Amino acid sequence: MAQPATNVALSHCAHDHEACITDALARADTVCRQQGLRLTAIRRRVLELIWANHQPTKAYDLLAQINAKRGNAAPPTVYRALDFLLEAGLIHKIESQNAFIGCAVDHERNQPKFFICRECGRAAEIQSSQIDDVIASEAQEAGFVVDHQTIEVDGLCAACAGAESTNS
Amino acid sequence: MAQPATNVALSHCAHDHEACITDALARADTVCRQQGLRLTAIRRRVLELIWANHQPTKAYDLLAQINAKRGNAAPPTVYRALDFLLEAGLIHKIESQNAFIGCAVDHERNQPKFFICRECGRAAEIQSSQIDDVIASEAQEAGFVVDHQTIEVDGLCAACAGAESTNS
DNA sequence: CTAATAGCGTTATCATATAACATCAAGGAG
DNA sequence: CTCCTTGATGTTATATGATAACGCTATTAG
Repeated sequence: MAQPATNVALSHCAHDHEACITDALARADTVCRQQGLRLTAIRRRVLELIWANHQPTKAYDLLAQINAKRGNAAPPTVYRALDFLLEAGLIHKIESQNAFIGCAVDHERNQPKFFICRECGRAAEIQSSQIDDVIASEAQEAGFVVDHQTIEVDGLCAACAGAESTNS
Repeated sequence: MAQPATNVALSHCAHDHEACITDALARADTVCRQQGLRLTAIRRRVLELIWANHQPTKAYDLLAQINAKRGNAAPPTVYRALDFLLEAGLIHKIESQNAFIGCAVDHERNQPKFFICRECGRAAEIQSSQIDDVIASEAQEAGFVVDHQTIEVDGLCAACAGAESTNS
């Protein structure tokens, strides 16, 4: 299963998945150029695979996908690329799944947060700053200095919830 | 390091740590009795260790602590106890650390959420329902059916932030 | 008492992640 | 251009986190 998730993605909404990948890579190129970061071949390839999968993807799955065509990269190759991409803000880690997903969001003001569907497996990054605001005020009240947030909401996405109620 | 965290805890606030452990165990006894769950010796011991550590504690650290005195339990022993305690709502998993912490909170209305200090390592469970409310409204708007939340805010607790600004 | 079942011990293995060191490639100083 | 520094990658080994599978034991319902 080299590129298993394309179908999953398309089963949901028929967006132009190719464009969504190339857009993400183009954005990554821009970001890296602006910040003097080197988006090397491996890093670019890992980012591409993450976007192609269109779901939170595990490090060892990425490794397998990289090695599917040719070669036999070792875990550090992937983890180093992931570290770089995380650092650059081009991907996020889904802590509750030990998996990684592409980021298409500007985090000047918002911290990452996700709705994760247990049915289709997809993780939607939500942008609202309301949650951040509430957390900020709660933190302030407690004298806690916020550094980083992990917000992952599991459940059923609208599409899957609809499908389920149709079945029953 | 059999019981390393007691000092850490006391370095912060001189609460009656013994009482806090025995209270937690008493509560656990009650909860289990009420729900027909069996808080066996091992499960009780694991819960006790988690409270004694007073910080998010890793499964293999618990294993080492169990084996410190006598015996040589294997990983499944600890993981089964942890699964039971999670299921019973007596502990939570801190996903960003693969660690476990005791729960002293009623989750009828609130989902678990934590402020985690990067300096002293302690995780404070916060009870406010504001965050839940905001997430609920965001979810509703998106048609997302919430099942479970992972909310972990990393940073500096009031005590450690104070200490740091004093030093500089 | 006895049968059913939940809990536990034990072994092996899978899954996730990193340490450490060798090698290579890109770009600046001379 | 060549040397040299530095950041990136290759490679091997290993640490850390979690579970599968199977058999024995202990609890408890009947």
